[in-house]
Amino acid sequence: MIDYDLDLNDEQRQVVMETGGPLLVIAGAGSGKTRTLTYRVARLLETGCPPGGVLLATFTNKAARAMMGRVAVLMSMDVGRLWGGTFHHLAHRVLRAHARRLGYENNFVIIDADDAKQFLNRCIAAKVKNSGTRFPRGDVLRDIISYARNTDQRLEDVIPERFPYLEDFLEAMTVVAAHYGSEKKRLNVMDFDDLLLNWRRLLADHEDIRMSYAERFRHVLVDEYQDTNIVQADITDLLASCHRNIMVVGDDAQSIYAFRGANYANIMKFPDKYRDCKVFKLEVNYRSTPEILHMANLSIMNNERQFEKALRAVRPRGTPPVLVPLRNVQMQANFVSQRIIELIGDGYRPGEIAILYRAHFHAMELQMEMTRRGIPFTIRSGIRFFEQAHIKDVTSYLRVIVNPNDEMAWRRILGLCHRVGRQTAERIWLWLTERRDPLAAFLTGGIVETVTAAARPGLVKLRELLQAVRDREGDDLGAIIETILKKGYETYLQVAYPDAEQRREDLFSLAVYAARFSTTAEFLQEMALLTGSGEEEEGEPEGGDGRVIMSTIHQAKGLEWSVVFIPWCAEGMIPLGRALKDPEGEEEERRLFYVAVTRAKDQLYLCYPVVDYRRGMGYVSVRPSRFISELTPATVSHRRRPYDQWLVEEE
DNA sequence: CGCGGAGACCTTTTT
DNA sequence: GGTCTCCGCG
Repeated sequence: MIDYDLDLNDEQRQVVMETGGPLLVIAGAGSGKTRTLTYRVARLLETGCPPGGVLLATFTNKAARAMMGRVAVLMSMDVGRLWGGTFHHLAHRVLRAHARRLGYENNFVIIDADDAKQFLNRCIAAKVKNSGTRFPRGDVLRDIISYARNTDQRLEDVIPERFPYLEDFLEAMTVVAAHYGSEKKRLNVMDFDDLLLNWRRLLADHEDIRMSYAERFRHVLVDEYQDTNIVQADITDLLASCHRNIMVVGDDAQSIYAFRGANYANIMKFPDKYRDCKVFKLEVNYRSTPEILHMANLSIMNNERQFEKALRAVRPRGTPPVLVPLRNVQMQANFVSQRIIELIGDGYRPGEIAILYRAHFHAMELQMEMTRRGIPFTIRSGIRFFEQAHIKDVTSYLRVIVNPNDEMAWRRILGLCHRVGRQTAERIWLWLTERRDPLAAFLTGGIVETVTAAARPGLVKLRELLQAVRDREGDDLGAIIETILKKGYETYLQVAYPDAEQRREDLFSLAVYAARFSTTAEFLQEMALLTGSGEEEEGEPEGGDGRVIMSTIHQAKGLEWSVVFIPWCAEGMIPLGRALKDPEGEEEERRLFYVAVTRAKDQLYLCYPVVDYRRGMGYVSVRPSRFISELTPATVSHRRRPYDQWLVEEE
């Protein structure tokens, strides 16, 4: 039996002990939100709810896994039948079983953001004659279409309101978007948005399916509810429509995903939608020192729209946050690196320290300086493990074997052949689409012999590679990946990349990772949904000192560190100038600042350079962020002597 | 038709 | 730093 009295405070225990009905839990930063949710799931199981009757939707897979792992430990049981994961994973699981009801084949292909971008670029080329330089490219268009769909709007509604500078292109964009939609359908492809929209459509339009899920899930729990969009809220409502045991947990002050359609109103209006819902607040903060928490509270008070809530600290007094103006960007990088070396000297492990920034490019100088000084760090920026070119290349070989109609994969591997470019790839692809079995046709159909002499050797090698992979079908996935390397991809790596060795090692890691899947199809499906760096999936080894984490604020959600540095606390950066164009932008940026600040347990450093060099403008002076200047002076201790001067003296 | 080099331009946040 | 385009060479 679990001793709830011992392990939970009064507020948390109330939430855990509630038997059912709609529940809204407003949980502040560091208030033991995960702990409460975990205990509640354990409690539900303890009081007779079968594991298969619980659905737990969280924001990241990592969070879901962590939570289910904890439940397993608490209950000493296998929670394999408990449904937990991101909305996208859960959607995929449901759609795999019912895709035919929506007119898709069950083996539909999921395309990620990068594939979607290229797909859209081709749609633009097909539908717009002279797109011109101002016509949005595939990646921009993808974001806009995605935003519209995630907010249940049409482009005609979204463009004038949010992207008025694109109004000239509205008509053409609508045509492209429609073409994109029909092409996806034709090729049996879904993007990330389709997963959610189709899941909702499945539940809304097919009563038998809706009832089978709604009856099964006696309890529906949603974490990070402030970041859900309309589609996700509808899905949870539909899933809970039978038992009405829906519990949502979130912190309105930490809503930072409006840009991709997250709907602030979901959490604010939850009590209106469920009139009988009980509202709980978790207001004790166990994470931060009173000084850090006080600053966070003062900052977020500047936002108009929020639930009344005041976080109380329980930790003893510590040191106030420090504001550090530096002479320039380089000095900022020097300061952060220098201070980290000192902290490590004081006994902090690198893994207890994080650098959090607004945008990836804010970390450039820092990254170089940290490397130069030999500080171990992990950067969770930019291209992630599973999105790197070499990883996608290798999976593309597997994709055409599993699904010979996978256009994205064919184009990719054709383009990898020496002396094969756009034109040749296009010609071969057109030829392939006319065959009943494109793979067999490619292997035996003689298309290779029709291309120019220069391109032929490359394509012959590709044919041999695919033949070899197909012959090994059913073998251990790791072995198959090695075959791909040996049959020519290794050579390509050597020629194409200076860091070929590193990439080769990545692929061996991928082979190890792949070995846990029983079928290639299963592996590929997981690859399509995964983001994040591969290494982290396994977690840091406990004994190690770890590495300093460099991360965007968005990716730091839900995490905590002893010491947090926030570089670029300057106007134009936090808040980001671009984001302020949106009327809601300032409040969202302030929430972002709030999230960053509340990640810190013991020490917080807010840095900004006084001067910056901008292209075309030369040296400009930089003002500290409004999120700092709007605080009362007593909150943040100003160093009397700026650190950059002090560093100069040291040298 | 492919490819490499040069140069311009732009950089928000992500499941 | 990354991505895209343009251009001249093979």
